[in-house]
Amino acid sequence: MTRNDDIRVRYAPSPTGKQHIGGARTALFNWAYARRHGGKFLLRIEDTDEGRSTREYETAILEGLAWLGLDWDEGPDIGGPHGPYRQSERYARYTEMAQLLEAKGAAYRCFCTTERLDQLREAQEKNKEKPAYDGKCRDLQPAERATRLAAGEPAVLRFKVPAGATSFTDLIRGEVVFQNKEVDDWVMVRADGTPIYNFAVVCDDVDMRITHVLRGEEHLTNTPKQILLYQALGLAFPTFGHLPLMLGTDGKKLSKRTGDTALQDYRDKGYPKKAIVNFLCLQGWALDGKTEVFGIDELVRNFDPTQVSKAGAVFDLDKFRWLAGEYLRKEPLEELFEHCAPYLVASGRVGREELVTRRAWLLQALALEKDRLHIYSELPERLTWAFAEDRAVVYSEAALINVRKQTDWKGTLSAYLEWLRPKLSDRVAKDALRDATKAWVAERKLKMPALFQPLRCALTGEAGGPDLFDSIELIGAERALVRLETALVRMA
RNA sequence: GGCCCCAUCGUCUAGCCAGGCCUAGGACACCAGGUUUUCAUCCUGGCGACAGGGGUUCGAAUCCCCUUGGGGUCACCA
Repeated sequence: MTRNDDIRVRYAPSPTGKQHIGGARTALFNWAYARRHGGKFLLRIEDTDEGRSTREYETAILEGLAWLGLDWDEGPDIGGPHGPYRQSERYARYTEMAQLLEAKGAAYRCFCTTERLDQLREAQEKNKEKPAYDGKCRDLQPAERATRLAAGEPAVLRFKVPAGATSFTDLIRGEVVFQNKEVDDWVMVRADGTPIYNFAVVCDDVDMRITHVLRGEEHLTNTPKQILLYQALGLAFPTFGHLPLMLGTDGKKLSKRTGDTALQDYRDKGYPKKAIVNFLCLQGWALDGKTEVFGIDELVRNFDPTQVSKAGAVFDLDKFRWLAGEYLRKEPLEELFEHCAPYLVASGRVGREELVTRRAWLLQALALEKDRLHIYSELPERLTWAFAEDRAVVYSEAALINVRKQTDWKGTLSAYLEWLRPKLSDRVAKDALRDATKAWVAERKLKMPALFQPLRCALTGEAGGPDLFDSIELIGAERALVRLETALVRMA
């Protein structure tokens, strides 16, 4: 592992909503980069949109990242040498920087009203011109500017984009060049004195000594604006790396239209966290091209931003579900039970106190279904048969079809029931019963399905499921007998 | 529409930067077998891609150009 104490990266979420799954990947990659090189990973809250930012979202975002297994060296909750780490607490600093830039002539006051700007944009769109600020206030005479300011006329601060071109070497994309004339004289500070994103970001990245900026590709066009600002300040800009977007099945930026977009959504659905981390790693990055299942430690040992894919990655729920199953099945039973328990309660099939009083039974049930689970929330549904009313087991169509395939299934089942009844009363052990049953079938020169299909349907109503003797053991001899007896008249 | 980015199986990707080892590898999904009392797991096999066209070169998935296609972005949001 190479060590570079100077590396400082950050993840800067905006607390205007739940943690986006794509942002979680950005955070993960930044974190891994810092950890791999012994650098620092920091968190900064970008809450300059006061109308939409809330402290609740901020707390939830931090909690979500921590849950994933990330930790940070500096942040709003723990502070650090370059704080505060909440933009809303850094306004004095932005004002200072704004004044500096204005004094340098790198920025200017603009008195244009929202109405004029709207009209301008409308006209430009009508004439099929690119919508951009026309520079009306760019060369205002100092005297006029001072007069209007003194009169209290509202004014924003715009960045004065110089002529020329701006280029940088993106860690992922290589050389990227923008002609400055394509860059608008963008607003840095609102009329009310609060900073705009592109301005605040640069101030903070400068103050926080950020060396590498790994962020989503949607920020690519912000980069020249930010670089120009560093240059106006006479500072070197950090290394940028723009991660490929995470796409929905429609090929567009992941949105609620095509699926869940929040980290919390997947957490709520019961995806194992290690599976989430692993899956996120696979979106745009590969360990070695062959290994699909690997942990966060492998990411840290191997993550290299220059190896990240350039093309967007479609979020493949099928693969995610498969990966979830891989991790779920690796969990020790007790641990898995803790993870599934909330869903059992939520389903209404198990009372909160039963989690304790019937723990042994529930654990046994979980053990039976474990192989069929992918995510925690699937357990209640999978256990429908075990919770069923014994006289009203619901027979699925698939199970019934399997039953009808067997000639004289009713005769077989009723004969088997008579044979079975005393053995259940005598509490014959599960394994012995299984062996004896197979012998019973063989003696009658029947195929196994001739008995097992009707038996399965009668006992569980389903076409698939755990071993039948394990199932009988779970629900108990008495309940099993009731199910078999009623099946003789109900199953058809 | 302007600008920017991108382009290998349906999907995630390896290979590309340092051309030959690529009759393009792995994984998910799908299909077919095997195992099983069934389902799931597991095992085996199959299907399936270098967007198109020009170059450069002895040789191109790999380098260059064009076309086409897709995406992102164009706020006193972040």
